Amino acid sequence: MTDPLAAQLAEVLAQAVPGTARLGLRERKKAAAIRRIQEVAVAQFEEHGFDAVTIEQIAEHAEVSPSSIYRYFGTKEGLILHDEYDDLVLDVAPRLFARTDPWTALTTAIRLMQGTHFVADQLAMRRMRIWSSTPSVRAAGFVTLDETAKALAPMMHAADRHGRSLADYEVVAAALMAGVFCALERWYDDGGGRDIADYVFEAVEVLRPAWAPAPPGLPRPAARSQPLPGEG
Amino acid sequence: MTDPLAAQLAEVLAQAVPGTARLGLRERKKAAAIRRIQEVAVAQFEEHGFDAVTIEQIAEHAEVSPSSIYRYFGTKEGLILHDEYDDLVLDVAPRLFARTDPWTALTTAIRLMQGTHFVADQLAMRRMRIWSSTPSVRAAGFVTLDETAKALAPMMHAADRHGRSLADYEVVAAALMAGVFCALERWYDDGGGRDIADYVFEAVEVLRPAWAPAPPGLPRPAARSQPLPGEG
DNA sequence: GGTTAAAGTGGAAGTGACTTTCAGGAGCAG
DNA sequence: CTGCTCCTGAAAGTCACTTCCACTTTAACC
Repeated sequence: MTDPLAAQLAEVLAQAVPGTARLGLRERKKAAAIRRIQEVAVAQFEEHGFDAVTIEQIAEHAEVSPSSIYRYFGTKEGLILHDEYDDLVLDVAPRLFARTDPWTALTTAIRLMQGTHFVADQLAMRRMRIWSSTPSVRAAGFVTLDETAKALAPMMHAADRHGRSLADYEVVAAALMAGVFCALERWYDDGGGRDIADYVFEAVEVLRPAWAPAPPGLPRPAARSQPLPGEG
Repeated sequence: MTDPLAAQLAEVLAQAVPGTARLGLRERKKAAAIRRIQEVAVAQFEEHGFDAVTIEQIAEHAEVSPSSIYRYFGTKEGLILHDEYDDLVLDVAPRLFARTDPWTALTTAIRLMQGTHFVADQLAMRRMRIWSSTPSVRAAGFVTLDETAKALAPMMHAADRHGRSLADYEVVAAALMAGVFCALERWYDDGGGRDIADYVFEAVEVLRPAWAPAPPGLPRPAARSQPLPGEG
């Protein structure tokens, strides 16, 4: 978090969503409605279970029409998967990958998310819990992971220094996203005690050999330097 | 395909499904209905598109009731994802992984599938095409890949010789399945000309360094020995 | 400040996947 | 042949999701 790029990006991330800059009344009301709906939905899902809650109930509690929910979120699963930071990350990621090697870019991104997004008791964490425990949300989530992998592959390929094909990076990106989700899931299974980013770091570390030799001068991530209990 | 284990397993695979051994009339009719329904469904999907075909239409063409389709396949996506070899593979896989190192087991399994299952113009190939091109089927397919990875991880961990944790193998297995699907997709995108198993071999090869060092004495897979056109 | 254009919201009607329940019929054992 | 079990088909119902239109609110322009 000490390098200038990370600091710059952290600044961008921090100011981006909460203030919603200066927008028209229309867009502010819309953004407020989206947040309100998602919060209501998560609360309802936590209380009664995903399948037992209907869109109509959520619409009623959030004081909007069912039509609006579908307009904003597309599907019921979208209520969990929608992330207000997504657009921002999609905007920032290419810059990150363009300036440093893929591995540093990835770990930097994870650390940034760790500071701003993956904060305990935040909505993101509650959503993640429902995500990994609800079959239909999992299914929809895999699609978004797949899309993310498809967006990631060309970025990694562009930053390639080993002469590998795009096809190779597609495999690597898909594997990476699968590993990341696997980490999130294990975080959930372990009860959410340890920091979620630790799990992600570990997963990325496992897959790194498939991808690039260990960069000699770079600082190693925190994950492997603090051995886990029960890990041989 | 020359080692005795592979030969033995190939034999098991070959005789397992087509004959359906000696079963009661009830079970044979059921199996026949399942095959008939799936064939009808695939044909209808190919002709009109997945979303444009209703379960009722399929039921009508296959001369069964819609109830039966849901009984057999669970969901509409199940009509594509259901595979009559699945139970068999689930039965054979543990034996395969128990006897050889994970990498040999995996490549052997792929070769066996290549000979019996992934044959052009066979139903499996047509299903794969619909699978990778239909969003809702893709979503459901990711869930089955995830389940497969979850079943694979303990097998690999049991055969582990590097002292790695189960958590590590969960990541590896998830990555592996993601890579395999990525390969299937690329096969589809490339028009299905080259052998599908080649793509799978390549993907597995990319991920192998994350998983185990190259075994010194083993024959290398066919994939890397025949370079691709347009690949640096 | 009033008028026009644009954008968004709510409501209603409809489709189809999926579930549950139940009655009747086909295979199986004695 | 007879009771028993298993399976299928039919029907009714729920709910996610779509489409379309009337209406309101916000923005832009004169």
